[in-house]
Amino acid sequence: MSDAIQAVRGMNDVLPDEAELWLWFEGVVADWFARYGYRQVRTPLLEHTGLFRRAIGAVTDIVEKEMYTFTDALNDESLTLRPEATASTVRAAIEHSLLYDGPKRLWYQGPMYRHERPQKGRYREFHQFGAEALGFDGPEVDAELIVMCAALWKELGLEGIRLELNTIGSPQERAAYRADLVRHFEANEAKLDADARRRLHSNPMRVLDSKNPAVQEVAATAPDLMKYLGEASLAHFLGLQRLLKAAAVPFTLNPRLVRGLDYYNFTVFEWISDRLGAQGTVCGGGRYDGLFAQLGGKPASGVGFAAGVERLVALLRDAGRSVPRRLPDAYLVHQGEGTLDYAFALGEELRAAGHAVVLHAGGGGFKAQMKKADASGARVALIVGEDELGAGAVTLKPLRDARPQARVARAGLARQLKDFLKES
RNA sequence: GUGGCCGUAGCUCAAUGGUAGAGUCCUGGAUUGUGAUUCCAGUUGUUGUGGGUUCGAGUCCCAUCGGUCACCCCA
Repeated sequence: MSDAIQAVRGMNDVLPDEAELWLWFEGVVADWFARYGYRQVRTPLLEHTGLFRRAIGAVTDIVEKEMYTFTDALNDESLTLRPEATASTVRAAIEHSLLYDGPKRLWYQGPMYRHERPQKGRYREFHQFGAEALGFDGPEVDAELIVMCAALWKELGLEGIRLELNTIGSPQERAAYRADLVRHFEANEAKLDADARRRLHSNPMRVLDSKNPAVQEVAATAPDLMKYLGEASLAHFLGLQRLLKAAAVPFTLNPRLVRGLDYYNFTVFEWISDRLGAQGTVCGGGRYDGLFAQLGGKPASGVGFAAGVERLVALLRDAGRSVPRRLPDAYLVHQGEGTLDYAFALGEELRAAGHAVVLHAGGGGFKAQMKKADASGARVALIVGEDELGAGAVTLKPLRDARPQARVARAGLARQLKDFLKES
């Protein structure tokens, strides 16, 4: 064991028992997206480093210290494993002119990479699914994205996920606000911690959501962004709130909610569970109307969210959610000269007829094979010995009920098995 | 990246500085080709890894790797 290679830190293996839950979860998500008219895009895990620097922002934590960036030794290109998928989605939309005939609703799913210190709900390779509504200006898509999340939590049977909502205005409104905000923090600089001081000039709005009580005290008396919003921004925000109320989706306004990625404007929101410890944000998103232009495309608006699969799956498991495993219909036991070939062909016939059949492999006596048949969870054991081989038949032994075993002719076995399974 | 706690069989866990164990699982058996129950027998291991202290280390010390919790960050 000492020289066995381990998985890379912060990267997890999803083993069969848990993978079944993931598979079920992914099916629910795909179906849910389809019901809202979202279509899937699949973009590469690897992108040019510049994409994320331009989209997320060069002074954000993600870009500064969390990206898996390396130089491709074969051609000297700087490449990065995607830390999130909005940048890639917008890049693809620009590259393939996806909006040429109007706005688009898109979704994605897959692994993301951030080099952080692992802890529960935070891994270096983690999975997100997310939606991007591209080219829609009005608050109705903002509302749609939020309401559909609420519907998903309900469908998954998850409770206690609350919604926090804010607007961070347009870039112009934010610039005016930011100037006053910096003035306010500078006046109280003595009460700020080192982290807040560092951000004061690089990313002052992030100081607002500090967890440090002393910093929070200063943040509490900070200027109110709402007062800097113009008519259009306010109308958008109020329109969103009206639609959420109409849909009976409760929310809390959190004026200190900001996002860690630079491309957001107007609407920002987070879905938070208090059952996951410090990593409670299960889904986060917002509007990013400037991103297309920032990435060199024709200006277009965008709204989206990303949700963390590991965190949602953890909530599902905590809620005791398990999915029924598909067990084999039959386990093929074979012993004796020539029975393997017979059983092997029989298995293929039954699978072609739609049955789930496991052929015993790996040797072992008759008793051992019957034990495996039981452990497999199969409903019946199909026994092929030299007797059956000679008679062109198979013995069908029920494993889950008291019906007697019976010898049946090979021809028509698939139909008989089907009838047998139906009756129990 | 910073700090606290933890690391023993595939899994769940025992073992005062003095011979590493239990349950479960797995394998074989209880008369010829019949499972899940019961009974009997057997294998579980470089105590995460590498050093150190000691007559002697799973136990104490250091380093390292991994996990976990908080900070930070975010989904």
